[in-house]
Amino acid sequence: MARRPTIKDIARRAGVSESAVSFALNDRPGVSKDTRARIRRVAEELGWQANSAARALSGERSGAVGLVLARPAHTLGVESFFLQLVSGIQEVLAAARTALLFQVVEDVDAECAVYRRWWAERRVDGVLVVDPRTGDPRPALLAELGLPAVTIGEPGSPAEPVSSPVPVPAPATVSSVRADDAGAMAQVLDHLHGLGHRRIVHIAGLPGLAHTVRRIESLRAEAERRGLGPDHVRSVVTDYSDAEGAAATRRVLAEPQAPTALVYDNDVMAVAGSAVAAGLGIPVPEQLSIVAWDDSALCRVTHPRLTALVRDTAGFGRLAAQELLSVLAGGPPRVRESERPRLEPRDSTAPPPAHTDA
Amino acid sequence: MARRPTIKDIARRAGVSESAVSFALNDRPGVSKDTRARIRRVAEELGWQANSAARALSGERSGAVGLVLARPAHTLGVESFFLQLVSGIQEVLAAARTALLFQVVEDVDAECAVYRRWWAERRVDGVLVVDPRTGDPRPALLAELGLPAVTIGEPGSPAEPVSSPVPVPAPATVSSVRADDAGAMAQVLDHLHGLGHRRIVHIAGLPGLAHTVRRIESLRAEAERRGLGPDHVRSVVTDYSDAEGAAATRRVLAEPQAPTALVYDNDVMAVAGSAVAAGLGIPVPEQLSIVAWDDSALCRVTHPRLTALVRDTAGFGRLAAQELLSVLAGGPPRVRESERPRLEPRDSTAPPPAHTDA
DNA sequence: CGGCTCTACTTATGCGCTTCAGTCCAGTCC
DNA sequence: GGACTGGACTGAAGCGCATAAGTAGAGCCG
Repeated sequence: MARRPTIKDIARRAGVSESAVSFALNDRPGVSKDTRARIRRVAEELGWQANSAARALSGERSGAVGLVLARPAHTLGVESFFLQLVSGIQEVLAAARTALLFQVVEDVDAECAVYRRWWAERRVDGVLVVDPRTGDPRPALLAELGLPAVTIGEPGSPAEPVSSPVPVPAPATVSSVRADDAGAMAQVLDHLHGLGHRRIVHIAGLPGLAHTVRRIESLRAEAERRGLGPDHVRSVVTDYSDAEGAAATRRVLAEPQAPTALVYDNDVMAVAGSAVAAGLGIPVPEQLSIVAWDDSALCRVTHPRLTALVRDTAGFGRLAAQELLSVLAGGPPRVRESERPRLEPRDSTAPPPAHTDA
Repeated sequence: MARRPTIKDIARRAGVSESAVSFALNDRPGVSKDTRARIRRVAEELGWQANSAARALSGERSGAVGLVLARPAHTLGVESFFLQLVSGIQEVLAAARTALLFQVVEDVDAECAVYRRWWAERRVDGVLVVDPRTGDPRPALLAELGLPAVTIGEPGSPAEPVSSPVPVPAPATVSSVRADDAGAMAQVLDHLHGLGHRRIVHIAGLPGLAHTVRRIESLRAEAERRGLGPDHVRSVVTDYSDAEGAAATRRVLAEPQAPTALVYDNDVMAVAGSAVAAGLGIPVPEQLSIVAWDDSALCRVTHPRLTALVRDTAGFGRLAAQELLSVLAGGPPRVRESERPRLEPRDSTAPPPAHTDA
């Protein structure tokens, strides 16, 4: 239970004033090269680390950023996306000696409350915002608070509901890193259409999330480019859970003109859907092709292994953290694009059965 | 970008001194009831929140606790245990207005470095330690630093390698919450033995983790109580990944006296194992029974649905957080027991094939 | 009524750091 | 050689809060 050394201790041992120590340790001018080196050495010997509270109090940054995850408890877990993302984020933050405050809450209102509190308590220098939504109140709040932020995923339209056919880009008050959902969807459709599929259903995630809307949009556009209307290609929304994924699968497979291919917005639903098909005696991929958006161990352990859209989720996190650090360093808000996802064909996709009409 | 109010602002508006405000807002004696109420009201109006840095600096707690997860990046994800745990932890911490610092690192050495840094920087008041290990250096380090801690899961033997047949309980320098691994294992064995299984293999997790050792021990003891020796019932260790789970499954199923039941230490391996069996044409549960330790959506989406050991993971997290808060409040270190897990029989367990010998 | 205690405050100090305003001294220039 | 400059450093103030020490006034007692 040793006492933590302070700059006063260093100053005494190095025979200089406290301010000289502060200058030396913060790479500020005002100390000679020799003195700086000596002070550094003493600090090293003493194992000194700046007291984060004192640093934060004297106007400096707090050296921490925040991340809040707004999800009802029962939908937590399973999905691998999140921990991978955080792991990437940490890699970058740790290198910059920045801590991550993490909080799980039930909904977006609670999330906003957390931002307010963090801001008032001066706990964080900035935040990473996940799961951008349509009509998202968070960017406006963060702008109002002046809390630097990076949204992970491109924000949807801000205040008003989407109405104009031309999507209005959100004002760039906050930075964001975006995934190329359109390009990814094009890849998926290339694959399935190339195999001969014409009736495709996209089992999407939560309709409130911006990327869900974007994927649905992209699917429609890509389908149209290939002459496929909403009677052939469409999306249905779910809450991302295995239960709703299974239910949606059961529903669309029971329709008279059942699809020959299903695209799931996450790995859990894809696995659940594949189990439903197995239960109904529909062989995959002979009668039904399945694509999972986001790869994970899950897609590889099921039988058959699922064709999946692989993205470098940790890399996405790294990019977001870098961008936040850049904003904290005074950089301008901007939109950065992550690497394009790659479709990994496995055993769950094949040409549709021959008798299917086009 | 409003300025954050300070107690000085409150003092001015309430017509009292700053210390009166401090007394009033911290439930300290020294202000009359009326004044206290007035100060409170003003603080409310101004939306005041204590600046966490200032509070931490003046000797008070920092109002944050830490949690570090030491896992190589590629084993992250999928498993639902962790996020559930954190979600439970948060519930309790949020109510106590305590923030959670979260960090992911590669190994235990890095984890120790994080503790040292957090301590030196005075960033956290205490920490939650996950994945207790055999020969764990962390409790000793935390005791040395005087950093209050709660281990999630009972710590294994501390410094020396396990050698004495009588397990020496770790010195209670830190609190811990424990899961009843022995009781759970007894339940699993009751179930399988009751169905008639005599050859059982436990596909365990990382051998370095204390609970892995404890589960292996319990299995052996429970088997012996039923007259089953190591030729009938045994454990093999893995790294928890789907890959090693699958490999271990393939290996034990290829043996001349193949087991009729497999118990997996997590859900991912159980699903992977179940896929291996399917691939080998071994019907589950007719030829092979499978039990997963820890339930999740995974166990319910596969076909057949997996019999699993259900625990209230979020509850476990809540308990740990409560215990940490109690230690921070000056409570004595102690060991608290979480609720006994419950075995949920599903479709993956059944009596072994008739021709099997006993 | 002087001295005591108790309540309800105020004043002052300090936590560890950053930073602004000086101080001191060597060097430079006309 | 006096005025000026700039580098190296010191002193002191202040961030927002907690708290020990001090004070003023009311109440009580012998």
